[in-house]
Amino acid sequence: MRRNAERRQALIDAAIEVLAREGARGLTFRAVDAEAAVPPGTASNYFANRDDLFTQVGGRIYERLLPDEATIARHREGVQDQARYAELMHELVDRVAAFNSGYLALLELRLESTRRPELRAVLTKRIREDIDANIGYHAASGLPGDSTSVVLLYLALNWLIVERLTLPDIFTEQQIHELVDAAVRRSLNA
Amino acid sequence: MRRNAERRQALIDAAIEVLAREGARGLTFRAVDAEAAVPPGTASNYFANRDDLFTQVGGRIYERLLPDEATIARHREGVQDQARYAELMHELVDRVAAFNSGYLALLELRLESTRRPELRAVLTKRIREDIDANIGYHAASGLPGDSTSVVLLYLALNWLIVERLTLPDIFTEQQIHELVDAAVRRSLNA
DNA sequence: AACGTAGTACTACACATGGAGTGGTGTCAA
DNA sequence: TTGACACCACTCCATGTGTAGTACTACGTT
Repeated sequence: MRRNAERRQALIDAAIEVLAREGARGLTFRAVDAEAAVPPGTASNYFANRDDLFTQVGGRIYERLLPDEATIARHREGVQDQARYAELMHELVDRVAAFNSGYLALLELRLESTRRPELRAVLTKRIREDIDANIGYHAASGLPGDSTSVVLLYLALNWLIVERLTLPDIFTEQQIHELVDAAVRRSLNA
Repeated sequence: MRRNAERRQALIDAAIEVLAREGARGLTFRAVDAEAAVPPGTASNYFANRDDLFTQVGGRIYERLLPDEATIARHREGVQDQARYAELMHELVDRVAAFNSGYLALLELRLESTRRPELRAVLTKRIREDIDANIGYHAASGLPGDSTSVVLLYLALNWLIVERLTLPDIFTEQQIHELVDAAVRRSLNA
């Protein structure tokens, strides 16, 4: 098992792209090698087996989907009103759109996790942390609404993103924008 | 190309199970043959190629996810109040749970549709019809709320189902029940 | 400065698997 | 008798795993 951390990360990032493009079953060592442009056999040296590969990708993907430190810091400044919250949600949706393959890969991982208990455990942990963080953020901001509001918003936005990524002709960009606004407004004004 | 309609349907239903269990890439003629317990090579005779198979599954899956005539008729009777609407949504969520593999297969199809334009067209058509039907149903019922309410509810419930199917430890059954109630209540009281 | 060593990159191969497509034979019913 | 379909067998091909072995590079030692 090789230890070169940069290379491992490059392989995992390549795996994310493969996942999004080829699906879970297409995530093979060879495909990862090809995507990362390293010689065939390299991935074999970095992951014990495919299960290990899935688990490591599951551990990393959330890091790449969450906003970076600077963005978080920026959002902690200024007034915390509903407009600001909506802005944050729009940014979330846009960020996902900009890292399209990351979100698709996460969906593939979710589906794959019905077959791989280890992967399911990793994803469950990450996602629960994310939801709790969102609830905490909302509570600290002093905005109206309760934790149910936050969860409902989480649900609606996630599917909105799925809809946009998988069947982009269902809603127009304009409709998506309005739906985000509506979701924030109605969730918080419960 | 064979024409036996019953056999074709049996093959498509088998394909749905394969999709849910093995993923999109695992949907092969041979796997369908095995699942339907017919001799190898049969699926080859019923579908021109894999693309055709995907498209036909996409056309059929929605028929199996929607409520049957009797259920629809039953729901058209009696008072159309918010409690009744919530009941309908609970039934939707339960129906999906009872046909687990169907919903998972639909998710696989959505992901696969990012690679198959024909499939995307079929799914887009079906889903748009479904959303429009939901909006129409709501409007006819005379319940409070507008079309945005219906769409937001659609979004939230869909992801709730995804969450339950893929990572069942995120929310308890109790929480899911409450979230359905909350989603209906808050959507309609906009 | 020469040497040795360890870790890693890279290459090659043996082995196995799985699936597509097709041609052909058997069977049944109109 | 004929046509459609179920069933079977076989060829060809593509892909992937796991591993053994070679080449390179950096670094520490004397």
